[in-house]
Amino acid sequence: MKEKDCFARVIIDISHESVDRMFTYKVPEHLRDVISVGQCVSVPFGRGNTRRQAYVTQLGDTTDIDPAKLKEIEGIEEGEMPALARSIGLAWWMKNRYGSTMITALKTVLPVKKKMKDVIYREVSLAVSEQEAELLRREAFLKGQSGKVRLFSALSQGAGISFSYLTGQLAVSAQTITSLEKKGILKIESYQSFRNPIRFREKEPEKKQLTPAQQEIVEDYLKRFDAGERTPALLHGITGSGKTEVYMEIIEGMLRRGRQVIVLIPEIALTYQTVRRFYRRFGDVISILNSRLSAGEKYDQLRRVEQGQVQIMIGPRSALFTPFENLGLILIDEEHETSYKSDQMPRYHAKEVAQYLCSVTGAGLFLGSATPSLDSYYKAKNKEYLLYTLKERIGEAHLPGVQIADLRKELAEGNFSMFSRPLSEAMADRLARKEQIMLFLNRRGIAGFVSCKSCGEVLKCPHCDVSLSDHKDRMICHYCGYETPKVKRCPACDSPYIYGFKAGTQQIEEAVQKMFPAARVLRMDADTTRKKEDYDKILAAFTAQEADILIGTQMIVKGHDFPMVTLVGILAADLSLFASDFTAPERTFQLLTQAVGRAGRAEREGEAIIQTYQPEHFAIQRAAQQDYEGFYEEEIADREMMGFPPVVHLLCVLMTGEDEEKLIAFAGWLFQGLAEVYEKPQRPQVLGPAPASIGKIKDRYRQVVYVKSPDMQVLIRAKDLLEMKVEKVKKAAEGFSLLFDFDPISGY
DNA sequence: AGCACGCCGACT
DNA sequence: GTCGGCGTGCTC
Repeated sequence: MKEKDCFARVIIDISHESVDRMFTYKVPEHLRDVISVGQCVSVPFGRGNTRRQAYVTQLGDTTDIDPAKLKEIEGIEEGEMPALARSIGLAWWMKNRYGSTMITALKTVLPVKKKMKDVIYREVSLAVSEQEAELLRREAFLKGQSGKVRLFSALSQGAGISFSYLTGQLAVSAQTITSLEKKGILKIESYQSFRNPIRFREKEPEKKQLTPAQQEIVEDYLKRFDAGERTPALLHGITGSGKTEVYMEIIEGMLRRGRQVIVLIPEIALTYQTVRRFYRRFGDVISILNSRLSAGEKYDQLRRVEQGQVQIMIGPRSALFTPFENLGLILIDEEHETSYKSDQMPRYHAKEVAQYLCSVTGAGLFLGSATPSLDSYYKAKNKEYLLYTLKERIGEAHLPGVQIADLRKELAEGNFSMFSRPLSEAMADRLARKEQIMLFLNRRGIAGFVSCKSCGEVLKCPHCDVSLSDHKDRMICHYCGYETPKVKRCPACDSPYIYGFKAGTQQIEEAVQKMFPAARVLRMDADTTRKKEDYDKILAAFTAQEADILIGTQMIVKGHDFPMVTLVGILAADLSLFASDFTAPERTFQLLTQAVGRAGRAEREGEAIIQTYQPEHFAIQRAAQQDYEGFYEEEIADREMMGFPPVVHLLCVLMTGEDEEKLIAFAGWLFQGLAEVYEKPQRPQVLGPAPASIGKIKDRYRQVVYVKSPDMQVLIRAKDLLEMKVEKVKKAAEGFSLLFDFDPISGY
């Protein structure tokens, strides 16, 4: 009798809407035992039956399609790691939630694709007694076989020696070793070894005594966890209040309960210092995942996870997709960071994906920040999240005193330098006292544009509607890469007074050197951190006090402890306020608070000086007072009044096309009647279409529409409706592209 | 996406 | 008369 039929539903690895659906294939007899959901397979596809890769999303013994039409799966892709079935569910959820194709959602969710060659560690040891080996050594010596002599001498200590050491350092030929093995004189043992990105010597467990406040949080959270409560928790702890200690204690609690933990941190904060701290506490059960790992290292980390060797995975948002069997907790540090939102399709937010994952795995979600995002704090206030607070710095450390330096006044009084007098005086003082200084340049939202000082003309990219930025002797467009030599005269009025607006870390470095020629200066920015180790090197050098002053952009404010830093100077604090989106005050406040918090992390008193042209702005005032609560109240009132997230939700739809008029017509048609689909009480507000703030990129015009509603579900449905509408008129929509972004964090 | 099928112009 | 242009349509 014939065996039961077996069918697989697969997603083909082609990122195109028209093939972004399930296809059914027959599973041949010989693959039935090895195939599994999440497995990557190869299938014949299309008229030409070209071989394509595909992912199995379902297996079953029935199908509603005529079996005669079905083709057979050709084979399993060797070495591909089958994903947990829940990853497929997660991909579906992401596809529907954020509007991407299934295959791109799958690819972000699935573990590293390519199998890398295993690294095999082989150890050679004697299979005979040491006396016999000694005889063999002498025999080899007499025969002039120097390789064997070195081999036996090395092995005479009795211990095993690695194969690669013998063939490498000792230059013994591999042949010699294998033939001796065949004769039964040597024995070779192979182990699979994993490329481990973490190499530390020390292993003494680091465990600090918690303060009563910290202890209380840990106990409360774990008690609630054991009682089955899964409300996400938000820990608001001021800079230096010891949030990491709380994290570690809770993580330890999870490990004791036999559950695994994912720790998300912003990529930029994933440094040697952070990892070492975790390693000291937890040892080999931690692993890291980041973009700097080689493909082989990544692959091996996931193998270690599979084999249960890893209990804690630390990494940026992509670490969410670690396929743990018994996930207990997802912890998101620096929860307010914008890097938790993906800037590629699908544009997911790690917090939302984490919440979904927690709901399917029964894990808990724990967020922490010194400056929580308005969104999280709003949820905490509305009892959607549990709120924990740490108000005191630990130990002897105190919050730094903060001074605001009014740059307008400085200018009026004839100070044209980059440094206000309070700042330069404080710098001189610290240098004399051999304490360290950090200078932070807020560069968010500016790119040194080139403008004419006579007529005000700003040079723009001919393909994109943005200003060109100044780069030595050339000007480049950051959106399309267009490059052109710098002009000598203004193309509009022929004035020679046309040049770039400069305010970079390099200029600051030069100014510092000029003012304090003896000071040792380190600079950290995109230029000085080209190579992957540069970042750690600079931080290590500064920690070791090999420099007096560290100059940098946002990179330097992310959670590093420098006990000898007693002065933080913030240059151009208000630059980020010029950004045109509604999150500008929030970003500015966060950046300033974090920067100020870098000072006085140990016993020594710290001081911070904020230089600004807008000293009265509430974001700057509140940051200077380190008053989160006050900032929150003011900002949330603004958001409420203006109707911005988190009070309402926004769906941004960006449409692009080559012909401006046709694009506008298309956009108008697409949104025609959208609001009316909904019943009155739910009806969303539709704003636009309007030209995007950058009206053209790479010769494609851009139009945006914002859909606003307090209910996220309304917006998700709007996205679905729009997708369906486009789908129906396929042909007419060709040439236009559509992008959805929920609660965007940057303007379009 | 990528490939086949199909219906119109300049070539041995 | 055929070779090949790429428009159109489908893929288990």
